[in-house]
Amino acid sequence: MQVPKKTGNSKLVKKLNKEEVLQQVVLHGQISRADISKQTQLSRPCVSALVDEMIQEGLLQEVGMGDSKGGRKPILLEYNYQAYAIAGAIFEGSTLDMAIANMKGEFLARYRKRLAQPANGETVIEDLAAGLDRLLRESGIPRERLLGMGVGLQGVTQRGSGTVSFSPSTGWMGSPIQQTIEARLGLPVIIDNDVNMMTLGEYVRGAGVGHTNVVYMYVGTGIGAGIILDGQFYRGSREAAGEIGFMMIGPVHNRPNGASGVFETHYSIPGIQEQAKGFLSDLQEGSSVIEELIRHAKQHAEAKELLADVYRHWAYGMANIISILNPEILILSGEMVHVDGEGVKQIHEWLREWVPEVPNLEKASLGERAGLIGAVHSVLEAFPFTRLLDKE
Amino acid sequence: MQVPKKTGNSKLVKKLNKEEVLQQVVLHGQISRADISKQTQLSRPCVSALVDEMIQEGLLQEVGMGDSKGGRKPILLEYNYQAYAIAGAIFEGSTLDMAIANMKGEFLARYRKRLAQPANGETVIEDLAAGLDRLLRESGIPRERLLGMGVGLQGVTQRGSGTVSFSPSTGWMGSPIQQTIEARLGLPVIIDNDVNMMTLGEYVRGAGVGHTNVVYMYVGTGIGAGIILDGQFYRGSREAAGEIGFMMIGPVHNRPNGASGVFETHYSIPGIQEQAKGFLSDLQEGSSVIEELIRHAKQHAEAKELLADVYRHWAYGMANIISILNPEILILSGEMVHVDGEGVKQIHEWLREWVPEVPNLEKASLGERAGLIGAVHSVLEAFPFTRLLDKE
DNA sequence: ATCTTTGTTAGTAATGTTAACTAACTGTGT
DNA sequence: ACACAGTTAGTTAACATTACTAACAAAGAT
Repeated sequence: MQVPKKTGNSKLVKKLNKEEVLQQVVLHGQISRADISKQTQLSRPCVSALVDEMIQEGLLQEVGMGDSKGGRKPILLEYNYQAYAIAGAIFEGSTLDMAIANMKGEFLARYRKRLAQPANGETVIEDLAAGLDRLLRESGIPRERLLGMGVGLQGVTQRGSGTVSFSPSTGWMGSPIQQTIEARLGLPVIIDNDVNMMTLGEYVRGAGVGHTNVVYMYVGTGIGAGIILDGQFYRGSREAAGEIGFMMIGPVHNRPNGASGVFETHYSIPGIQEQAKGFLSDLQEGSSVIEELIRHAKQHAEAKELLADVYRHWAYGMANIISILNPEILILSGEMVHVDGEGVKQIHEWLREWVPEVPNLEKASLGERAGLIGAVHSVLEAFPFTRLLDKE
Repeated sequence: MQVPKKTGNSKLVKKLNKEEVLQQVVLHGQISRADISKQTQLSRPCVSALVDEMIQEGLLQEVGMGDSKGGRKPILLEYNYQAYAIAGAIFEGSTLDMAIANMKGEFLARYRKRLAQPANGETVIEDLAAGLDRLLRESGIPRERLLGMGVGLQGVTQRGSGTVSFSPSTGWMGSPIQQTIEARLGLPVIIDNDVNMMTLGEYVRGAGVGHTNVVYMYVGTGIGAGIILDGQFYRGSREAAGEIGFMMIGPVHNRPNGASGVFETHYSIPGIQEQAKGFLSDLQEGSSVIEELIRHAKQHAEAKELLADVYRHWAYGMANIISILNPEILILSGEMVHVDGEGVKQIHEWLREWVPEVPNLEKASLGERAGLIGAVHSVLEAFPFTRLLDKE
């Protein structure tokens, strides 16, 4: 058991302070040493020393003078977002979507590839490696400046141990795949469920910005949720938190598929399609079931009825989540983003009737980029900046 | 904004290390300086210094020699549970239940009083003060050694701001009552909901010991839950987490009382009584509705049916909680402790059918003492041991 | 008598603090 | 226009605190 050694001379505090300084810089964009000192309660000499080190490390830059407030002009500091880069990868269906980003999370290059089906675990790793090479070439980032890669995929993952227990789209099964990929790429790798990655993306750059209790509700092939409580991602005791597809919502006695939950069986997209079989038969590839259903509902009573039923049961799910977690914001994603204004209004009204503390109800704002942004940030989170030079 | 000053010479690390040392002592009961050093990765001289200070402070004691393992005998250290004391108070219905405890949470004296009804806020504070005086006298603890008092009550509390917005049993309404009581008693006071206090009690001394993700489900006059995730109490963005009485479980269109949720309306004890009106009329004060219902169910079909219905809907509630939070353990409390073995087995079977990760299902193990124990620990939590001597 | 284990002492390295300094600029009175 | 006081930014130097390593003393096992 390796406990991080608080070496007597305690690097621990230094690290904390360094992170705090960096945080101030990131927060303010541009700030002087003196202002950092005021904000952090650290003495000016101390801030100076820490800043100087971080300039040496390439994390900070002096970018000119600020305006005087009646004395010497301050030297403004800026976070050097270019110091390092991060890669992200998302498997969605049969496509692999990758990007390389700076430390602000801005994409520097992007790459997409259709994978051969059915997926073969080993080939997929090679695809990942090839994609990374290409991104590095395209962006001109040298490999040494890459901090790591975040990988999101549909299926069942155990982020803690780095294993993937079920994932048809990648062909990875059991065994700690994370280490295998790390070995192949020579990089730290973080593997997580795609919904979790999207949740993280929306939390740091999308609809969730500024909130500390966020639930990201996703309805697509399945129904799931990502949960951030008091600013921390909550995963549950066996990484099964947010499996809201198993809530007891809908016709309880009708659950043909043993692997799916009751809610998911009836109110995920396949479940809805099944219910709409009579009148919603011919769907083009890539079109939205909900959009189609809304269109039909304008003319056909049975479609209108089904749509209302779907909204109502989704709202039941939200009410349960809200009762238990009292989040500040509930982010609607997946096919839910196609619900029209009227639908959202209806759902909101129901919730106001049912529960005392209705959170903000907002649609996901990052679209398909959410997952990639989250994947990139999963690495940033794991590398709280100053840990960089701990390689000693 | 007062940020805890990491004085250059950093007391912060020292405090952390001191707490770690103390934790080792508490964990092992008796332990030597050398063993603490091995466990904590702190050097032996450092441990010695910290221990000596804590002996000065009265927090630790040397209690004799241990067995030699081939060398000098170790001097065993013990946590001095008597160093300070904590008071706890619980308002339940019209009775006030108080106790004074040592730092292990062991009760040293207890006191109960029936309050005049209807409760008058100011008189109740005097009752609290009188009770505390009596407990101090009885236990022989000098007032200076009292760290604080935890107060639990039925109603709506905002622990953050120390206000009570609705509480018939104490007559406290709005306004930050916590400060008022602190001024009257001359002690730090923590005010919280009774279910939260019971949750904390079971977490630290009852069924929840050893788990980090715990949900405490309470069915009584209302239905509520206390939630501990990753070892932290989770309260929600407006302290409304765990209001599971508002889940959409049961007959959705039948909610006569606007203030209660759907689940609570039908499946709390008053709700069940309402449903059982036909055959469960004459209940003595203090007897258990569930016990009576179980007795009736052995002979009468309608009682049997209702009981099964109650169990089933409680199980729905559990399934929803489990789907969202994936806790390690679900503690059943309130009237749920009267469910017999068969009932628990039935519920467990349902859950195994419905959700993938069924947690331990355990009845609350502390009985009516849970709330008081929790109240006492709420103070201990707020006083992480070594903060004691920070009064400088 | 030698080896082990526990606990302490002495000297050192790391970190951050305060006090005092230099640098650089604003504003005011003449 | 210009000197000078006042203000703000950043640095230097001396000091305090903390925990470390190395060496030693104490006490017991073999």
